Amino acid sequence: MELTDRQKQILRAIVDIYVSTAEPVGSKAIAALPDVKFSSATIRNEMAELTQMGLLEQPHTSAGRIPSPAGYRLYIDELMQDYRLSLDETRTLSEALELKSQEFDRMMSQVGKLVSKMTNLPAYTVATRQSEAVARHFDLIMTAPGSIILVLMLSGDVVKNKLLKLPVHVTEQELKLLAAVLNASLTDLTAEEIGGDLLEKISRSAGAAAPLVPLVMDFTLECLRQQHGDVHLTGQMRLLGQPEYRDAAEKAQEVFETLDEEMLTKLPAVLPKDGPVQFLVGPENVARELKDTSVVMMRFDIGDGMQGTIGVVGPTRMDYAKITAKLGYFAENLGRMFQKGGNATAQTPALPDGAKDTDS
Amino acid sequence: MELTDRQKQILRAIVDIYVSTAEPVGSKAIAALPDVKFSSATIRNEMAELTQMGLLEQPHTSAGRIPSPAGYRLYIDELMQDYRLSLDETRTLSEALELKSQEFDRMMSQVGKLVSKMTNLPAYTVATRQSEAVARHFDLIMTAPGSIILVLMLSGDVVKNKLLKLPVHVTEQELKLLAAVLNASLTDLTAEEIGGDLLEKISRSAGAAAPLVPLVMDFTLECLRQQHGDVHLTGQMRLLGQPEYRDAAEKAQEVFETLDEEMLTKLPAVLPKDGPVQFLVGPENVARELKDTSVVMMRFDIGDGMQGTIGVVGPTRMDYAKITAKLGYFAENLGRMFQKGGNATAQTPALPDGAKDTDS
DNA sequence: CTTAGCACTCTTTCCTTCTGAGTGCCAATA
DNA sequence: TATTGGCACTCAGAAGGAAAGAGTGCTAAG
Repeated sequence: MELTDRQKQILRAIVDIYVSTAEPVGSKAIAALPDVKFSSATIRNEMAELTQMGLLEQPHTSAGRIPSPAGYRLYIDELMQDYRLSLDETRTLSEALELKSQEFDRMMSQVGKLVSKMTNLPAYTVATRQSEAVARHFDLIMTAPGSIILVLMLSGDVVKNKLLKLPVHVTEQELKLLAAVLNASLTDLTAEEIGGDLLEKISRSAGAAAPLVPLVMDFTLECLRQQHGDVHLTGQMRLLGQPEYRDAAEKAQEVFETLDEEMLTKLPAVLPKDGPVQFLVGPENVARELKDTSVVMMRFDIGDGMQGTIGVVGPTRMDYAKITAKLGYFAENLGRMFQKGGNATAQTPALPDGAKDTDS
Repeated sequence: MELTDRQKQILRAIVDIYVSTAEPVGSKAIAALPDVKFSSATIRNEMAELTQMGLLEQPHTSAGRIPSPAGYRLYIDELMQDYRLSLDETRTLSEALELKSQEFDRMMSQVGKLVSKMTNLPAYTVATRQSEAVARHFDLIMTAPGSIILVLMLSGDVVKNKLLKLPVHVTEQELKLLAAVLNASLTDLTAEEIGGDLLEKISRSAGAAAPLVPLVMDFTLECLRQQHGDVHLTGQMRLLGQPEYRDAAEKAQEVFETLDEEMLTKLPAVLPKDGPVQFLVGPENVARELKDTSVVMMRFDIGDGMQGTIGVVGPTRMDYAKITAKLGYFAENLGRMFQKGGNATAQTPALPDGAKDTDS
């Protein structure tokens, strides 16, 4: 049951139109397209056929057609045309990408905001650890008597810190010693490799700073066990800009109750190992609450066992082509930034310049 | 034009009822209250009077009354009864406050989430710097050849870090030297006190690591100039749970377009120096878009020149008493945590146990 | 195989009517 | 004089239709 070229053309047209109007598409609307050479009656017949095949749906008898989830899937997999960013868009994007030099976490959060702004949809970012984490470096800094900051550097260039308040008094000298011991014995070990005997051993070598050791160990283990960085979800409210949520506040609320941080951290796992982009369309999604909601995710490489994911949440009717293009641009640039270096400022890559642009 | 006791009683009743029902309050509803000893006709007369004074409003001729912004203001300033958290609530709150030991920034974000969950409204947290920031400690850690992490500790126990990628090769030894130089000459200086000659001086002493110096300086200055930490705004969607926004997605969207991060960072500044809590009611707010929206903010002390703010965003009709109580509980505990120490785990303070509890 | 035409369906919109909550005012009452 | 019961009046919102319009499926002709 392969589709004929004409059927493909019609399906594509329906998705394209529906994506931008959010209204069911009638046969006349398609017949009116410049490169459609057949009549609305023919289109009606084909549409009946496509509906039969489960690629289209009819909200009610006398309405036009909308794509079914299967229809979207086919569109995404086979019919979608590469959306080319217009010159204007690339310019805006690369300006936006000139992230203020910042810490990693802040940058991820900023990227999320940018993506959300550019797509006018909710967006999120996560950093996921690919390989087992190990500690790379310990640092103990006294800020006031009894107040110590532990700075812990992990693989993946992740830096964590924690304020430790201490009942006993410790001198600067003793702190230095403890830091040295930690760096000597606790680095380059995975969480599993750190056993109980190590705690004792370190405590013995730590002298007066020994009471600090369990606190440090706890925090270290906690950090090592953390599989992913913070989830930065922003622009939730933009979902309300979409017609399907405009008067369905409840639905929008449900979406984010389901799509909480936990869920979002798990999503990157479904990304296929090879492809950098993944579409979760409607009911393919795990939860029923997300029936009309889709997620587009894209992965980029951070290096050193870490991997970033940017995602966009929107109605199932969303402009997959455009969003994929935009996400792709971000992912490419971010990947470049992390790989090649340069101090966290984006390059402007050569991109094919723009064609059609219908604003979402 | 002082209010009589009876007028006060009526105004208070109207606010109390309206807050929980979100419906205009009629004279009968008030007359039905157990401790109201006069008839609905009398109440009607008083209500007409209060309306005259601008404390009440009438959505339309044949509807009940709702408090005007001035009415809320008077309620908050004079009429509001202390809401006592019930035992159940304090238990839930103190369980919630057992924050996972974490870095400061994460904790602030977690607090925001908790507050939002407890109040069922959007909430935010910010840390604001009260005094001029200075650097306390520098640390340079090589993670790979050409890849260096700068860890910078500021006053207020704030830790920042940044990945520096370096074109030239630098040895561990040279990095140590540079760190020592930085710690000797760049600490305890405010942004203003760091001048151009310092850059040169440090570069000269830095030897082979000299190319790093401007990068470090830039980042340092950037951090020192930062007046506040990240804003953590969460639970925006909960605003939709409120009847006034239920079918007014647009309005909800506008609220957060206006109340963006920039705005939120500025809000704590309006907090009076003495009181720890501040109410922004409807039109008192800066922007017209926030007409029906109010913000309750509470400050808590972090120590070392830093100050935290937690805030809740909601409809002007919100349960100020209850929200103040809950925020107060958080603020108190957080203050305690930061002041006294203990490793970032909340104590359960003795609180008067509960009375009335109408769920919002 | 395609197309024009037409009857039919069903949503959406616009009116109209109706209901009920709540008011303001007046006259009676304590 | 302050309070109260009573009553006419107002107005938003619900409920019920009627009309409009978009789009379909089917049939018969090209």
